[in-house]
Amino acid sequence: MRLSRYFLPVLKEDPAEAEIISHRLMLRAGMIQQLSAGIYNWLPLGWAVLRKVEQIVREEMDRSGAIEILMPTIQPADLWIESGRYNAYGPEMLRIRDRHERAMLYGPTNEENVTDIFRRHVQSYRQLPLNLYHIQWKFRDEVRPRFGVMRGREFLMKDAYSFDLDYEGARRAYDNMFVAYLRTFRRMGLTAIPMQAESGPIGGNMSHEFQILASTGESAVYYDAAFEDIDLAADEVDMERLKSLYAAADEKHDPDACPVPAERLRAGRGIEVGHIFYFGTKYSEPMRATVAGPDGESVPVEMGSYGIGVSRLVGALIEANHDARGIVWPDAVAPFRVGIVNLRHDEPACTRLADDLYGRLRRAGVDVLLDDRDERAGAKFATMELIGLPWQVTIGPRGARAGMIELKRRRDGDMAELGLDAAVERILA
RNA sequence: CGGGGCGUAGCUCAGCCUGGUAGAGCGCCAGCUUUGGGAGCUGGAUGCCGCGUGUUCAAAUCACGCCGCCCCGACCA
Repeated sequence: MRLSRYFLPVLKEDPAEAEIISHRLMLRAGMIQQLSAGIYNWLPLGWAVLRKVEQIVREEMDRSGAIEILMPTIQPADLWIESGRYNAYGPEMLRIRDRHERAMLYGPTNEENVTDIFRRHVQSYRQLPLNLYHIQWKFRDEVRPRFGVMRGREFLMKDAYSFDLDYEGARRAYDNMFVAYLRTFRRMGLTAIPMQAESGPIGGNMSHEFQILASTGESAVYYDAAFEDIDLAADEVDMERLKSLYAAADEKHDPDACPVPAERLRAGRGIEVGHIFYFGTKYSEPMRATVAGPDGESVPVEMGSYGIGVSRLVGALIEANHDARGIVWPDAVAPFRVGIVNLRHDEPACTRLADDLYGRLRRAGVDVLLDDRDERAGAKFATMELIGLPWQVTIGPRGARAGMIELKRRRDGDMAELGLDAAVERILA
């Protein structure tokens, strides 16, 4: 992409409305724009990141054996009356009426909807286990939306739903998601700490929330250092060990009673980005989602649900990856892998070199942003630092005559003066 | 939902107390100069001063009502 033809409305000053760092940086980097309280437009740069995050979530869900579907944002109230949640959910649910005065709602979650899909198509235990997920916009009418996309009213969520014949099966499904979540966050360069949690309005009696570590996180967490080097590559992850590792929120952590030896105890701050629940037959019973077991008897299915706040993750990623000059994207989610700054677009030697590198990287399948604007060096550097692409290439008259460019890593500022071949090679490595 | 605050140019904000022709910086447009860390000079465009009602000869400014947004607390992917 050529920046002169892109849509990247960066702001020089912090907007007054933004308090936390990720919100300020997302607004300044032209990623999002607020439309209403807790409701945002995703501009090209933000949308690019959101899609990368979404894709990683999707790939890890697929890898876990879950199957993607897409349920609508708008649901009929009937299903919620059937499950008993229509009245239970409260004012967080946006209730609407269609032209025929039928009660509808903008889905805050999809247990009812997916249970309805299940019961209409699955009758036998032989079709189990089953895990259906989708990635769809949700709406929860929060009393106080804040912190940009971290706590919006409209947000993109991945929600998966598992169906099993019995508790043992449900337990395996739960553990399977547990590992998938750790893999998902690690792929984004984040350390996630799973913590036992209250199950809240979703219901059920087994629940973990996943907090990713960031110095600006909203809650203090204490955890066993072993979380930082769990082997997630193995096909069979040791669940017993994993679930026995210590992790506790501030209010539950008792330094005197803590089972972790001091040298292995870590303290950090966390942001909740995922939550998994086992809730058994809470929905399958009232909604009569049953299957025939091996003995021919009809039993309600055992269910669980598993959420990841995809849009929240974009904010959380920035909270965990920024410095004084701007965002520092992890490679896996960066909107572009490389940013090329052509300092002198009116200097043929510079422009030739910039265009050459741009073309070669694109042909190699690399997302690259070329700053070909008629701006001064300072403005271009400031923009590049702000949007935080992993690799920055600077092309100026000093090196261009000798065919040399400067390649800099955003994360640590490591800089090298290289020829084109060497630069391409290093970026592709 | 309790408490606090803010709505004035695209952005950041001054002006309001004490009513009298709507301002600054940045940004934007044109020209000239400049060109390795958010340039300089000259000229220019840009506003239902959140909305409504009232008071007044006169309202961005005072009063009342409404709407929107932000922050702190209690709750959540």
